[in-house]
Amino acid sequence: MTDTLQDQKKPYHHGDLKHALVEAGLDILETEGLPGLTLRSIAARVGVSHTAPKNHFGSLRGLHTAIAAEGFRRHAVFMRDGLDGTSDRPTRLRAAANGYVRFARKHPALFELMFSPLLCDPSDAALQTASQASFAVLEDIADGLIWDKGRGADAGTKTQVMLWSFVHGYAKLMLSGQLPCGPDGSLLFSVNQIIPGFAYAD
Amino acid sequence: MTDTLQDQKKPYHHGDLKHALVEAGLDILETEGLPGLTLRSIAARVGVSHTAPKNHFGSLRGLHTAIAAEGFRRHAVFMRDGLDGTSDRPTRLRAAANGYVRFARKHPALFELMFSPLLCDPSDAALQTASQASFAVLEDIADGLIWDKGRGADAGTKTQVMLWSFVHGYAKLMLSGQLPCGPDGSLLFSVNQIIPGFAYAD
DNA sequence: CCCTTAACTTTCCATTGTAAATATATTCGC
DNA sequence: GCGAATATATTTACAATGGAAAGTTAAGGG
Repeated sequence: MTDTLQDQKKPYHHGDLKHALVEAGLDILETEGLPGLTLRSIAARVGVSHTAPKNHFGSLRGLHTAIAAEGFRRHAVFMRDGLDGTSDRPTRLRAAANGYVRFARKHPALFELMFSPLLCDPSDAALQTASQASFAVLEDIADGLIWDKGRGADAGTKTQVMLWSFVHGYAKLMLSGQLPCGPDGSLLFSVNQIIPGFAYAD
Repeated sequence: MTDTLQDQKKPYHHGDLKHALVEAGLDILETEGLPGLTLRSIAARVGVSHTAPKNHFGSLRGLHTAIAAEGFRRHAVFMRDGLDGTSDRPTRLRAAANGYVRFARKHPALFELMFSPLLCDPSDAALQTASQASFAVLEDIADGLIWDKGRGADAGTKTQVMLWSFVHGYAKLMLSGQLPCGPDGSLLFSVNQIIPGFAYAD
């Protein structure tokens, strides 16, 4: 509305600080990791005072939560990546699981933040939406998988829990360096080598 | 050696501060959780200055690491609990897996600390020993389990990774409240209900 | 045009972990 | 036993952090 004719627009005080702060936080996570993600460093990167974020996020926890929500959105993209154009279920399963782990390996600090209830607010609506959308990808993949002979009416949900738990645990243990490694330090088994143990009904 | 006849012994300055600090830390984790586990609060609980721990642990990180190591020892106890006197393998599997999850539920803050490379020092020898001893319980249980038709020479290790990942992921997702719950808030599936999907060869 | 409100800054403060210097008790050489 | 060396713990000081409070600037609405 108040757009002037000049391209060099500097809207109000900053523009949309809200978005810029989340971007800055994501950048910092990549370069300095979680310890570097302080209120002051995020604000400094954007060029505002360290109390500016309060107007938009309330507290550091609120900002953390917003960054984590964006993380879950990118997490879902990673999982969906490689799914397009493939209808073969085992292939889709491997692609999704691999995307889950690939994201954790590529963005370890962000992944850590996303699953830290102490840093984020699990009751935040936006975070829950993003988180559930991410898990929904795996949920879709798990449909039709066989686990525990598929007995019982809720066998499908049980299989989902099994698949989620495994992939998440694998990613977590990998990041904390507790999975068995070969002499060169590489992992003995990729998630892709273990996933085939799951079988589909058809 | 320098034991006097009186029972009211106050050895040197404190006694064994090292042990007392770890105990205090474990107590604080139970009552106040991870955020309450500060250098100053731990020291205050023991009744020493907040710089006293430095002599024994170097830094807060060192103290965190020692507390986590003790956590892994108790973790192993939880898993071994219920194993004694039972030779039935599926029963032993359920008992160990349930112990893993039961510990996480009963000591969530300690469990969180144990798997936080940012708070602990993963290269610490005592921590590694305790951690490996804990995982060795599951390793033993996993022996003979079938996964992925057992093909390949390292099928056993692959099964261990699968089992570890699943149990750990289940515990983690449970603590962050991301496992599916019923209307009353209780979990839909206990780890014991999922574990039977694993089968033994014999 | 003025008044209200949102966005942001400045200033201040309590809390935290750590370093340095100091004090005190234990241990060891003799 | 006795003094030096060492381990143990305290005091003091400091930089960094998140947050509260008050003030400043810009936008929007009557």
